[in-house]
Amino acid sequence: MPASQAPTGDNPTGSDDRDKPQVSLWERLARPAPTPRTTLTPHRIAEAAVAIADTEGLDAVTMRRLATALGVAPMAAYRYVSGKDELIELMVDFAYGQLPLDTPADSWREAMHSMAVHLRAMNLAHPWTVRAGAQWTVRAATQFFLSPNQLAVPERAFAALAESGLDADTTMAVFRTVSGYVHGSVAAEIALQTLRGDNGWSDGDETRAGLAPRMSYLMGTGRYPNYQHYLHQATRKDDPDWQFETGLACVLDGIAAHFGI
Amino acid sequence: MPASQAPTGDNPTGSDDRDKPQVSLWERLARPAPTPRTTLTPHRIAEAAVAIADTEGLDAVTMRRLATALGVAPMAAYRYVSGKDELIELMVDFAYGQLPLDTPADSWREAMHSMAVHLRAMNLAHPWTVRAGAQWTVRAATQFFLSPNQLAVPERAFAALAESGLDADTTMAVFRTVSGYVHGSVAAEIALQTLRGDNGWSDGDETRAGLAPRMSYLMGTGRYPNYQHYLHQATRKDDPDWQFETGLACVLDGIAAHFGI
DNA sequence: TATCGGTTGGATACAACGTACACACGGAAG
DNA sequence: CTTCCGTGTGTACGTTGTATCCAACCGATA
Repeated sequence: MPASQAPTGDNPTGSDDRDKPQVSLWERLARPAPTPRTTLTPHRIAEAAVAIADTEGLDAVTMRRLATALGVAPMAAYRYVSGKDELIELMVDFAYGQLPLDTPADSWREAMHSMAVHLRAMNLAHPWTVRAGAQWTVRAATQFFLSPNQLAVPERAFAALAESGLDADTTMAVFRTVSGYVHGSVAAEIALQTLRGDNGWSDGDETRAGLAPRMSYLMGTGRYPNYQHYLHQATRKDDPDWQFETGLACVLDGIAAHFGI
Repeated sequence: MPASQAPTGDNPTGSDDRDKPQVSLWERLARPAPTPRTTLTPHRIAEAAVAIADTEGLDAVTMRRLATALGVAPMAAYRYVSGKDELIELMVDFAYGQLPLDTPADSWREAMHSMAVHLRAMNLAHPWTVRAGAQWTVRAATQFFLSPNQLAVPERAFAALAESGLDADTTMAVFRTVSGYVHGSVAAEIALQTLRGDNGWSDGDETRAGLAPRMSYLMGTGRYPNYQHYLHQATRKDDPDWQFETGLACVLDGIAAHFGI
């Protein structure tokens, strides 16, 4: 490894990887464990953590809770992940691993639409992925797609866009635009979904009823006449599928028009 | 203020708002303090917290650190905010309050473009707003625009869209699409910016150099040929302004085409 | 079979966090 | 002057992530 010189030198006593492990989570995990002790494994850790996050929310994923679920001591998982950052990274990659690999598409538009729909479905199935990307930005970095299963997303997108004959910058712009829209709109959708779930509101009317005391004050200020009017007039407020697909259609129409494909 | 009746009555002993305050942060803060003790005020609290978040990051905003900055005891701010959730809510609204109020626009497209640009600028100036919305989803709820200054964003957008003659659902879809794209793409931009800042990487080349050990393993697996190819070919990788504007142009083009406006 | 080195999981401990609770101060009202 | 209530203080508790040391275990070797 002649590439980068070690910045800080090595330390004599304890752990070597002080500042940064330098070798990433995925590279380290790829080398087979010299002694295959089957009790704990990265896959089992990720699986258990994801199960907790799916059922009890991301806040319930503490190192102790995870250890209890795995039937081991609180510090056991630290043999596989350097800290909670890497645990989140593992979880996010696990979630992205559930995306379908084969999405045959006849056109770039169909491929982008499929990618968007599947990303949304995955995010809705694991709502914590949106939070995770924002909370542990440095390592997890959902937006970067820097883990194996996350990288597979732009890889497939670029492959599908290749036949359109766009240059590299435009290709990446298309991907970024679509994934940006998906990420933003799904984040909003999940925020509303989480708000409902935390307060036990089942449908839209119940949500508006629960939000009423908050809203009535704000609307009473008279600062938001247009907002109030449109909110009253709208009939598809509670149709997130329509909202997502409508916006996505706009985005894809715009890409087609803007780049002439 | 005869507007809304008090839901829970008044409290005899200590704090009555056990389960939910029922009266929102904004309504509570609007009633003038009976005894104007000038040492602490919601605005001062928000200002100090935002200053800490801007300079040292959102993680540095702890109740103790905030109290130190304000020159008061750790628990002092709890007289104004019920917990850290509401502190974040206060901070986010403070940041949205810096958005320009007057954005004269000759067309809906110009108005939407202006909104997008200003939202991005505000988010880049206060990168923690993106995290805050995801982390404290229940109350802060950046995506909901449920605080005074946040609500002003859709209010202005709806006002600008009114002349286009779209129905309520379509108007809201347009707003949601644009704000969704902005939120998603800015989140990605900020994630990259944060990654750079935390590692002290100044430009794009330095970032790629720092990411090299991580990337070289992933690329070495041979699973991402298209990704590798396009990343190598692209020349505007380090031009976030171009990326944002290009995607935004697509979104606005798509809205115009899809709804015929 | 007995020994050994490296890996795995356990036990303990600590600093920092959010925040509940009871108290002290100080101006306004009577 | 007395009373009262809103405001800031002090103390303390439970929970979190995780550093550190230690014991148990595996397969290979002698």
